[in-house]
Amino acid sequence: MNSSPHRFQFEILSRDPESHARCGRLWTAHGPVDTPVFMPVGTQATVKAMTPAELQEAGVAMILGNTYHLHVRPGAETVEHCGGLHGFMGWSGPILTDSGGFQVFSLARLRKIRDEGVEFNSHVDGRRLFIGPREAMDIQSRLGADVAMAFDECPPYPCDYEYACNAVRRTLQWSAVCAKAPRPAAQALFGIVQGGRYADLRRQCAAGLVEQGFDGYAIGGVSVGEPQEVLLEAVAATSACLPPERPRYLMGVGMMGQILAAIEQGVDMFDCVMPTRLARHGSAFTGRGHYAVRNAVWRSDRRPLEEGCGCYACRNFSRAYIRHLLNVGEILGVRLLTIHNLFCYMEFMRAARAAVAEGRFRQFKAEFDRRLAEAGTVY
RNA sequence: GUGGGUAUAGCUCAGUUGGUUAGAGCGUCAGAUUGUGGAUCUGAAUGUCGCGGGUUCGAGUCCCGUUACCCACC
Repeated sequence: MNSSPHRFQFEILSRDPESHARCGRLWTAHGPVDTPVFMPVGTQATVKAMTPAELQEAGVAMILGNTYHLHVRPGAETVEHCGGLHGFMGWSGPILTDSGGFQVFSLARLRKIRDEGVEFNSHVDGRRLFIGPREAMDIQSRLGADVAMAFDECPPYPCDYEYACNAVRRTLQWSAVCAKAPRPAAQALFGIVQGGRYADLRRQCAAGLVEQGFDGYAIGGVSVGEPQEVLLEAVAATSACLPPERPRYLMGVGMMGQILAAIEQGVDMFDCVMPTRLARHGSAFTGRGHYAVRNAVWRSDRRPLEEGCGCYACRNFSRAYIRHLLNVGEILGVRLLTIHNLFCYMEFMRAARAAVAEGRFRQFKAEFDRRLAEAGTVY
């Protein structure tokens, strides 16, 4: 299978007999990645508060970078000059870069959508910028990501049928341009399925992208404020239309329960700000949800953040100490919490992969849902 | 000992010539957070207004006494 190690490949290792869940391996220019995988978000060429060594110790295999943010600051030329994203940030593992479509629609103001791309004002200093499919591919080539994403239009929620239909049309046009654009030989390219909550648009968009031919396919346009039910329906409707031999990537998701529901539908890749952002906001994840570390009940608690956890923070520090650091605004508090949350997510994914490989995924998911349902205040 | 000042939520303090159910910030508690703005938002709980008496239709507010603390003086 691994005849040409510098070329992106996806290999399916095992399938769950009772669902669409599967275990696989992505072969990238910077090494293999076991799936289902969770990729922490490193928007601005850093997973906030973490060194690459700390990411590795937490079990992180692959991370995200962001075209939009790195284009605004410091610029793709600078990153390219400093060794590409890998050299620039000192991370030698695989990197996936988001195309910037999402940020153009979530951050930029006064944007103007044309068929060639999107003109918008920088959220940092207001200057006029433009990103279209060619620009997105050029930036991602310079960044040197292992996996690049096609430029897409991410509509808001809710959005009516006509709006979603237009977003699909434009996404397909832009994806076609991306597919033909020059890029490094070792760089994979994924297309992004849009279509809002309309199953027929999802099917149509997926079919169009498959015809164009991509290394993998992403489910986009979710985690934009829709109810969980709508999210899961979109995942089910889209995943079923995607070629089983290619990796499926659910963008921006999410909570552990949502991840399991998506794995069940055959999704292989995930990313979300949840573990890192909630860490900075003072929440610790556990196998049954998350809790506020700053709460006064933990003032004198000598237990680790999560009993039985093997992360650096839990092996060395008490809940009371980390709470203290957070309360006085010390940087270390956020760092330790981020280390723990990432470790927690990585362990969760490891357990999910094992469950799929051993053919007991449904049971694993049922146990998780039950634990979550009965979670009280005891962690 | 004398004179002056202060006392209101866990903390720091507002509180109008006496007038509805005494407020704010912080803290506490709960929630939100999804292809990252270390951001932000929402909601809740908490009062013997130091204590005792008086004046008044009505006192956190005015008067008397008292206690604690602070400052100055002796």
